[in-house]
Amino acid sequence: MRISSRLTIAIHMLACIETFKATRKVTSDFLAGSINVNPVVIRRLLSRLKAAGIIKVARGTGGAEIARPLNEITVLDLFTAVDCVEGGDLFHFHEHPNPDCPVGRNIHTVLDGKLLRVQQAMEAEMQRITMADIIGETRDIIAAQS
Amino acid sequence: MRISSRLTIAIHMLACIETFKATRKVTSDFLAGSINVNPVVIRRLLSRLKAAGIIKVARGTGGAEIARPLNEITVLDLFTAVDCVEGGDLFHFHEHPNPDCPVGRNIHTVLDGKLLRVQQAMEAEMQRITMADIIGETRDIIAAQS
DNA sequence: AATAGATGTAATGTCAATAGTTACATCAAA
DNA sequence: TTTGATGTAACTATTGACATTACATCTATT
Repeated sequence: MRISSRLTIAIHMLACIETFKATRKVTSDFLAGSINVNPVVIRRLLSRLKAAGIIKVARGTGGAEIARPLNEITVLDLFTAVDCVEGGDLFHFHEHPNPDCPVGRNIHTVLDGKLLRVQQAMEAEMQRITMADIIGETRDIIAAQS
Repeated sequence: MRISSRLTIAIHMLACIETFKATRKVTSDFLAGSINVNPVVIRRLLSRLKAAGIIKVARGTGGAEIARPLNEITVLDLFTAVDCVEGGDLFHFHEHPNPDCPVGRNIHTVLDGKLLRVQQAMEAEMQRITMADIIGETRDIIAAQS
């Protein structure tokens, strides 16, 4: 299974919030229009990002804004905030290896650490990418197009 | 979504095939018993591993054996052989960003390379783990228990 | 040959997660 | 008080993983 598109949607959301903050109020409907998904999907993600302290959402009056400096928001922060892998484990281990088999009895012990290192390698690379990088590049490309 | 347990099952299968090759014929039913999944699940994975040139399966008479030196079979080989992520892409990108929005129009360009680097970091770590490592450690643990 | 014990694979069912959608309670500024 | 938002529950559809049954096919052995 691929990692949920919640991650790329969340990145897109932050890029929009920052890009349009000076020109308009960035509502869930506006974000839904840019990303092309249902507004409720956006609101569910706004909730999670708010709970993680990444954004602030104005109840009633509406509009979202980013709560931290862009270079202090990494892709890993978003990945964990929107809960892309259940229980935080990237790999789904088969649940019931046979304890009566010498291999089945020990396979977890042998593999768990190795799989964790794989996940950590992925997360370390995610941590190197900040929203400042992404939004900076986006701004440059948009400027070159206009 | 987590990565399919097909990966850990495939690793377990190879560990069993190697561990028991001297003492018994390793059939899909025997593997299913150690892993505790349905034999058909095992046979489907045997098919894929065979297609990848990792194992040989004796039709009719039965039994599986490993086709390459253990230190030339990496976890990455198994990951790709059993097709753990659809289309080879680890991340599911939202499908239809709005081309009329400057962010939606460019989000793919900005993100694709970065997401690929994350995936490559994960795969590089997978490539460092060989079945020789895994089976060696398993053998040591089993020996210490008996 | 016939048999026994395997593999190969199609067909079907169940379950869980994702995502779409409708509906509505709630909130805050004008 | 109205308006335009957010917050969230409820329901549905779709998809992938995995279980299971069934059966065709293969090959060593008798």
